[in-house]
Amino acid sequence: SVQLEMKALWDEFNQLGTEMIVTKAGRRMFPTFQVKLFGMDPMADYMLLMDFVPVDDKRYRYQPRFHVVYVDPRKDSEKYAEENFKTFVFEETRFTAVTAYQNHRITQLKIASNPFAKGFRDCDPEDWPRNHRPSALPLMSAFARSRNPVASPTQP
Amino acid sequence: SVQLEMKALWDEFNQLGTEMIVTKAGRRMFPTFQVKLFGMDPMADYMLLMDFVPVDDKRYRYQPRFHVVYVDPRKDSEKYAEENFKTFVFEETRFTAVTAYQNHRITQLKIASNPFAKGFRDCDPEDWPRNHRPSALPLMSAFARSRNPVASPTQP
DNA sequence: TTCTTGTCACCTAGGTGTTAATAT
DNA sequence: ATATTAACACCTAGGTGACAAGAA
Repeated sequence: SVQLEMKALWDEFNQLGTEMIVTKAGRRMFPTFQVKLFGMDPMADYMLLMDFVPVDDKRYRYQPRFHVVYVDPRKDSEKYAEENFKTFVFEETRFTAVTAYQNHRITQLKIASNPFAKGFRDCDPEDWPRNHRPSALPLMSAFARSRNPVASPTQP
Repeated sequence: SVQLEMKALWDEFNQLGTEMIVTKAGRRMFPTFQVKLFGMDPMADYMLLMDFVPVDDKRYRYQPRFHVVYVDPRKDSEKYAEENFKTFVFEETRFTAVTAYQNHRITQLKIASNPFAKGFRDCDPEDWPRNHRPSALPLMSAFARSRNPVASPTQP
């Protein structure tokens, strides 16, 4: 099973209609798509893949997907291709690709929650986070820094 | 075969007796140990390892080593362990581990050649590099940025 | 109009030697 | 004495949205 990190933040963006800036040179997503995996075989090899599929027939509305492929050691592994992978879709991570923000509330939420946009905040440092759990952002930073994140138990 | 990157800079440090600062939290080396590999089998798997061995019976004088291990697909690969790896030692990369620099000329060469120490340079920007090939440092930066450096022919 | 691009000030994040304080 | 540590100013490197200019 796979658990989405920063789900509360993704939910908050998704309620407003998440937008992601796209540029010619490429640009990071925010929030970042990060997950924890559970129930892996410590002795097995896996391949982790991501892709983006259209949400509907409108343009520029990509749904991220996450794929876990078990590397089957058997010689006739091609036969089991269909059962050796699992796809996970978190609908709260869907977004519209834009070259400039369309919804001002999205802009404000990005500024409020992305540390790199701190320069555009106008509230007192103490005021923030308002509707966020205080530990959310430090946790995210720690997660981004750690190369081997420690899996903690999923909360029900 | 393996070719040491920034060999000219390593040589310059080695002539003075290279020193590397060690700290409790860990600290980067400078120059950085970077190599290009030649003659690999594109279809094979390899494991790349580094270790540090004492240069002599004096303390704190580590010689870096670089190991290339061919991942033998045969089931009895243990039998061929001795012939499936190659060790490369570049003597110009040996150094003394210190908690504070002992040789002031080493300090000055670090300041002159490490971009992160630019704040301690006292010469005109135009004066530098003095005894360095002009292209050396930009090349190093580009090398550090590139995740798949393009192998260029070894010059004799 | 509408969409896209490039530049900018303002940040985060972290790699330098210096220096003064503290161990040993 | 000598060796080590911690705080610091000064950098590199690069991720933000704002804004003005340009393209479609």
